[in-house]
Amino acid sequence: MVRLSSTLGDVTDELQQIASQPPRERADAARNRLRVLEAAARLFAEHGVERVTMDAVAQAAGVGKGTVFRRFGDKSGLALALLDERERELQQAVLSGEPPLGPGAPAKERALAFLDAYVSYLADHLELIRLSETATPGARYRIGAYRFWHRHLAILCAGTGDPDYLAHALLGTVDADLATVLREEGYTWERIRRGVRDLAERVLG
Amino acid sequence: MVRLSSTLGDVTDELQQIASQPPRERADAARNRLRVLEAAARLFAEHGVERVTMDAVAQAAGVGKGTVFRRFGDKSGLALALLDERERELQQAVLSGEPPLGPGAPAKERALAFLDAYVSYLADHLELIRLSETATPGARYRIGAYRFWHRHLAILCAGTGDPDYLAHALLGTVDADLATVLREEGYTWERIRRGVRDLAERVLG
DNA sequence: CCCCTATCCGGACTGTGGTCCGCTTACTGC
DNA sequence: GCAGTAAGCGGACCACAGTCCGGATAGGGG
Repeated sequence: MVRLSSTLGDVTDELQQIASQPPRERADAARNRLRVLEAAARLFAEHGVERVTMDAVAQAAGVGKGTVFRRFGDKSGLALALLDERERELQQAVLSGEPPLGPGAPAKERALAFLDAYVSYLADHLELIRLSETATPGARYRIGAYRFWHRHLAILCAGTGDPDYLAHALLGTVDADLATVLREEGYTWERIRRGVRDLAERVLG
Repeated sequence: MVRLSSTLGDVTDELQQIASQPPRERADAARNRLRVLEAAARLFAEHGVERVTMDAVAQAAGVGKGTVFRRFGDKSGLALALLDERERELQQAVLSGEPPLGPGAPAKERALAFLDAYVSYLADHLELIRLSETATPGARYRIGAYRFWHRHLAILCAGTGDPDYLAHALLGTVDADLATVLREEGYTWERIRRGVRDLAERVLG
């Protein structure tokens, strides 16, 4: 829809847009959001991510189930919200941290450093990451964070075959579901870390 | 439980064991199994795998829901049963077919041929394979077929870093969920095929 | 031909993720 | 303060995967 020269309307719209960028969260909403996150974190830590139902989270938070779903969309959204902070840290480190993770190092070094950092992230939050990626088929690839990592790697792979595909394939090595199985089979995190690095080195070699 | 020298009993047991190796399937059971497979194949083709419920399959087959689940375990089991034939074909080709897929060719060639054949398999049955792999978290890695492919690749990777890990990582490039997303993003099967091959060549190089 | 039982059937039932909508309440402008 | 209203609430409700068990039956033994 294109509107022409309705000056007053345009100005009002613009001001509204600038003034209320995030349309402001109501106090009760903010309180409930925190309650839910807190309850979810506690229950997940206590009983393991898989064995906690959304009803249980809602009840523990003292809110209705509808509130949890309205706020977080679905179970993977809740996991994502809990991961948000750590995820931002990693993204920040990649965007403007020290080399080799941040800008400044050669592309291959940066890619290896990123994958290494990601393995650590995975090791620290495996259950939550897995939940966020496997709640629904294809969830992993729709998450904003995945797109971010993918773009980052694709840029670092520039000049190597099909960078877009390669970035997907490299991210495949740090799939939470695969990592879970490897751990169950007795792999140490160090073995996984070496495997990822070794493969990435060959691919980017 | 150990039984000593109750000769009659032992002989009877042995005979029973030998005579009825597969304890024989009752006629009604066989009929219903075929009905269910037929109905599932039709509905899946007609409406797409995702949009067909197990109730619908049961109803279309004219049997109760319990029958479907008793026979196939769960939804991914049903998908697996439908894939069974094609899967066996590929396994047979790998075990005793012509080189480079079958025995006789150099390990690297065989691995590349296998991945190439698998991409074709994926292209032909993407929806079903995806269903069999994503019905439940970790499903992919528990399927007998995955173990088979994994062992095959691991053996072919012998002498290259961590063969067991590498085999998992290579299979990650032909993950049905990833392939689905790539297709949605506009990748042709040829592009995926080239990407898989290129990566595998670098890794096994 | 009939009986006996291991096998199988089927649909009512459960648990869980996710939706919906009438009611409530926090904020806004007066 | 107060009224109007949009944002938010919450629990009843739905869909679907998967379970269970009382009843039916195929098929072998007599």
